[in-house]
Amino acid sequence: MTAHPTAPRSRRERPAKPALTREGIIATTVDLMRAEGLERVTMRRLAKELDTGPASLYVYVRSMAELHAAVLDELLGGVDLTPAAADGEWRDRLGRILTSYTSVLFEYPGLAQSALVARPFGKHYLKLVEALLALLDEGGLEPDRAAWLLDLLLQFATATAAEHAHRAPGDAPQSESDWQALATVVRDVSPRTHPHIAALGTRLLSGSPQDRLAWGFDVLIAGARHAPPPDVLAPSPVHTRGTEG
Amino acid sequence: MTAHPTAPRSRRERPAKPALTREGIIATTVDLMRAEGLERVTMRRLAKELDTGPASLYVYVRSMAELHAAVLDELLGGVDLTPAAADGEWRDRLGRILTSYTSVLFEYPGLAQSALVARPFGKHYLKLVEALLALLDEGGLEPDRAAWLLDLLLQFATATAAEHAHRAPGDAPQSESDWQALATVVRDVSPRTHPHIAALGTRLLSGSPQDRLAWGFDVLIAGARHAPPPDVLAPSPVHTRGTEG
DNA sequence: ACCTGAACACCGTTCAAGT
DNA sequence: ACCTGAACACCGTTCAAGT
Repeated sequence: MTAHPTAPRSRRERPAKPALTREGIIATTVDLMRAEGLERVTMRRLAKELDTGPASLYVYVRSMAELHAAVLDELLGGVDLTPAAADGEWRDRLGRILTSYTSVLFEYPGLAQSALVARPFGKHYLKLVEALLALLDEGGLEPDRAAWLLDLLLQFATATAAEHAHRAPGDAPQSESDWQALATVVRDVSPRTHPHIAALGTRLLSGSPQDRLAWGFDVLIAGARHAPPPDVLAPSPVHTRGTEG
Repeated sequence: MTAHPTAPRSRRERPAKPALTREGIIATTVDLMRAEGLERVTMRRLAKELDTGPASLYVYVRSMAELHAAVLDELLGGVDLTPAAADGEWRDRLGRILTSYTSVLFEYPGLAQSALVARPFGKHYLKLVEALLALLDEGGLEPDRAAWLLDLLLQFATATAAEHAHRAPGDAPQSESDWQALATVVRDVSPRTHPHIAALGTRLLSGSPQDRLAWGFDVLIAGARHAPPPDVLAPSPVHTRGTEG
């Protein structure tokens, strides 16, 4: 692909190609993703864009999953954290940050899906967590509740964004008909076998994603205060994590 | 899986191969998944197992995603719904059903990941929803709150299960080291730049998945009662759904 | 020592062609 | 009419070999 004998050396005025470095790979992924969607950014496609073979990428990133995590953290730089230090009620400012986080993820639901499996924990993620914890602290929430609530809030926002991953290349043609199908099922359910579903009917499906999201944050924040405290908090809880015992 | 009693010319004593029908395809997917994991069940692999070509499957299933949804609903038949009609406190019985749902999904986190994007809404899913709504009704929760809480509970359980999708063929080798890396990051964070993270330290990571899950259910149920009501509930809310307006 | 061509071992889905 | 072989258009990752 390089160096045709007859070609002049400045072959094309393409947008400046980043050097083959970790940063360049991440930047190119972001560009390609914005232009064509996450699902078009494959290792091979990325390599082509960088005028090399796919193997070369593995010098700088461990895997596709690791690249996704790095890209997500990059995007998280776009989350508006200014409400953390602004005036006003803490609850309101918390909501504004969480909404900003969610709207960033909404642009790339596939990335949200990755984030669910492999939490990023990069630079920007850490700043986001710090801002959220500061607000929960300001709200007077017990530290242990805040620690667990943090995960609940971020997981809820991330999962909500991930739900919108339909990998559609251009539009979302099945999303609408999916929802129509759901509405039909809910409407046509027998009141004899499913009385509670029938009674609620399409109220089960009511509300915009935004309303659902806002209510979810309300529920989590109110619930963290009113639910019994996290009851299994050993003094050194690091090693109590799950399946090994 | 039933033995064909006639068996005219038994060509090979293989485990009984289901006929090429929708049910047979789903059953074979479940078998293959249990034996080798979801990630090994590809359309090609499935076709091979059924002694045909991959194209033939598309006569019975629309796509891989649709097949996943069908298989998940099949698995949801294994959720224990008996607590719905049992004695005892509604809250406790609700928790038991939700835990059963989650543990079914925990066995196949990849399926949970699919479920997040494409809700199944098959026969068994509908029965699960009915059981949960019955208990929320028994608990005296307002219908509108119950409708929205239902989604929150199922989404939380599903997302929690999906988090454990690491597609590991045999073991989970990176999961443990991932967590170690996380612990290191949290421990090594600067108290100057990230005071709240530093103050909480590994308490951020405390608790087993089970404890987190149980607390999450507590938070959602308590929160649904204490949060302000869903405020955007038009009388006929079906058409108020989001992006079109 | 650092990088990469080529290969390995696959994918989901479609459609023209067979029976 | 119903089914499917073969093709289309790709994948992520590894490693022996080049520079």
